[in-house]
Amino acid sequence: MGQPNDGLKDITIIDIAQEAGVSYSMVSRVVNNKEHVKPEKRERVLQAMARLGYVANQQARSLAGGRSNVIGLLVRDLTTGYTGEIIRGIDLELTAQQYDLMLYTTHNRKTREMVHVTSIVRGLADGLLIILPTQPESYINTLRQRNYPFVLIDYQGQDTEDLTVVSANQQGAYQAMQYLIEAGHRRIGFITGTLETSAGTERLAGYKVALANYGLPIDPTLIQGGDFLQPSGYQGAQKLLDLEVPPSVIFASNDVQAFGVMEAVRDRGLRIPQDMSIVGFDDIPQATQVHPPLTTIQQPLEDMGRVATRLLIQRLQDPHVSLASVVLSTKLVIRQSSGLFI
Amino acid sequence: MGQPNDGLKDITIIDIAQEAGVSYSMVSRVVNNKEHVKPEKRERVLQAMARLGYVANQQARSLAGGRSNVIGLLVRDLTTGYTGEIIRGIDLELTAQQYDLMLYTTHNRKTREMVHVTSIVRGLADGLLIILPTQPESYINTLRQRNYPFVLIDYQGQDTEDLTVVSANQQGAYQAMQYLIEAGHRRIGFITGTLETSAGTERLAGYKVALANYGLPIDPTLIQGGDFLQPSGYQGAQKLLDLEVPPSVIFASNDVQAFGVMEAVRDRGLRIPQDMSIVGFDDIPQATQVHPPLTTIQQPLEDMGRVATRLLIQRLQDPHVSLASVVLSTKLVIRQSSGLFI
DNA sequence: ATGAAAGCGCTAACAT
DNA sequence: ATGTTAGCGCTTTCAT
Repeated sequence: MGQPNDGLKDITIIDIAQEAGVSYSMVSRVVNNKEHVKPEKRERVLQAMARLGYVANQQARSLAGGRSNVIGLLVRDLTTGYTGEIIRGIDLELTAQQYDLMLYTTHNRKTREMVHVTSIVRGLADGLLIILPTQPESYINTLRQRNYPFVLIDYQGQDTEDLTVVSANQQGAYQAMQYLIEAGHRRIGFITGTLETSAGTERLAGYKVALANYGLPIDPTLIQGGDFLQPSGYQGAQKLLDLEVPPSVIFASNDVQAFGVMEAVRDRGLRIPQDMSIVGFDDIPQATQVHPPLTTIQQPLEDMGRVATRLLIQRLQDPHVSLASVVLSTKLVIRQSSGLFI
Repeated sequence: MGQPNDGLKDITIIDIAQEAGVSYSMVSRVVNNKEHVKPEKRERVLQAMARLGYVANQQARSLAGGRSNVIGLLVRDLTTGYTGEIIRGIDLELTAQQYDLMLYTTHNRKTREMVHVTSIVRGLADGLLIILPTQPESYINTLRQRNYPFVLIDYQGQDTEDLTVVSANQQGAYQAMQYLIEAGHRRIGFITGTLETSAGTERLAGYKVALANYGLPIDPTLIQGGDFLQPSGYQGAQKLLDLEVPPSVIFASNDVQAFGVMEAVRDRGLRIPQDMSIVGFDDIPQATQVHPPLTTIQQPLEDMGRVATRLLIQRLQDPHVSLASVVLSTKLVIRQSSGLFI
């Protein structure tokens, strides 16, 4: 009878085989839930595994079998809570499916994306989740050519073959605009996100379409360029406030940018929302932490992570199954940073 | 002459060996920068690698050699920016050293920590970084027994053998108290963090020691229990505001908790800082996003990540080198959420 | 249903 | 300095 693992030696299937008195390929079958195992032997093996504290060696598994049960996650940054929320969803699904998560961070340096992708593809991950990339076309081509499984989160590329999970960015922006226009606002300032991302362009499109539909002019001076980051919100807001006739509300392309807008508005001694309404996009956790709490368009971030992960795993398990991209709906959340304009 | 990789077949060292006309152990030597390779051959191999686009198979490497060049990161949660900042530091160091990062998230469910650790130890990571764990003693014992390399971030356990990177929690809290007392505050409310963490107990200790040193009484009604999360800040603040003589300032055990305090204070119609000063701890990115910006004790989060990673890698490269735990200093950052009490 | 055996791609110990 | 070879722990194919 073997001894429980004393922590000094790794238990392999060979140890289990000895302990259970079977061949080690039998153990492999049990571990992988394959058929052709007599229930009684299966039981013996299972008990031996429990007794000795067997944990499979993933590297050996993937070397031999070609799967690693690891999926990679390529993100820009983890400091805003946006990615964190998505990861919560990913994680939930991954744990349920017994996958591990490899994290690759680019920290906004574009060249690093390519480097990462190269090593990922060859490396330890069976598939890849990509959150809000900037111009991913270059390396996504590599992935496509190699037929490497990946899912894009919050990015809608040109290629309709790609698996993507996005939220309804344009409709979301439209919703916000609808609310603002019906609240009496006529001059609505907008600060764009990175226009290299589909989230950026679509939110801008929602802004423009809404104006058009309501018969309002599109005034280019009311549209300031930005990059989804806080400083761009601050600067964009400053320019809007410098206009001869400033807008009565500023719609930022995401929440983080909206925080920059809040700062700029306050620095001018204006009150929110009495003097200036502010609207964001995303509904990250901070949106309720700031004061006044931010009116914003809620993206179902956790769901996006979860759905994307499920898609990827399905693709992994059956490469031939036909899968569709998913668009999740957004929701207007009215808080105290916005009000009527009379 | 071989062809550049067309994406259909993985290039192995055997392909490189053929291409360069050497044995494949020669290739391994070049890849691993070992000695006993004639410069001219090294050059030939390097060129063949570039030509064919060779990327090493990590799994095979670690199976054969015992190292995976992956380090694991065990965290609770990624939604507050706190962890994100630390990861930025980890990442910086890791990339420089050619390591990959495996992410394990517990989402505050304690049982998951143990599960993760078991598979990590056996699994794909050479070492483990652990951020702010709750009562890690159980599974840390497993790690110690196995002599598995790990570094604790923001947790100071009992065992002085462990490698840890913390900031000066007690001194930080003391600094804040000093500032508050010298600003005229006499009744200072405190909301504790999880007292199962050293960060929690040390910050409380700093509070108490400061009071004692300044000859102020320790009033138990001014100390509310909390858990580092926002709701506990809200609730703690409510209790403090309900006192017959409420404090003039509330010192929260971290920034997130302080946001909850802000909320509660506002809900009573009190102004910050005129009616109530608020101080946090950590200086996460959100501390400047809220209004008024939060006075807090800054932890060098990115540095903590970087230092911890460096420690771990040193330990990995030379298991016998003697390494010391590191305490990084904190800094008081005075913003607009706190003021004089006259 | 079960066992034996051939790799997976690589490192490292051993020859030469 | 270079080549040969034996595993690392496992999956999978092929016998039986």
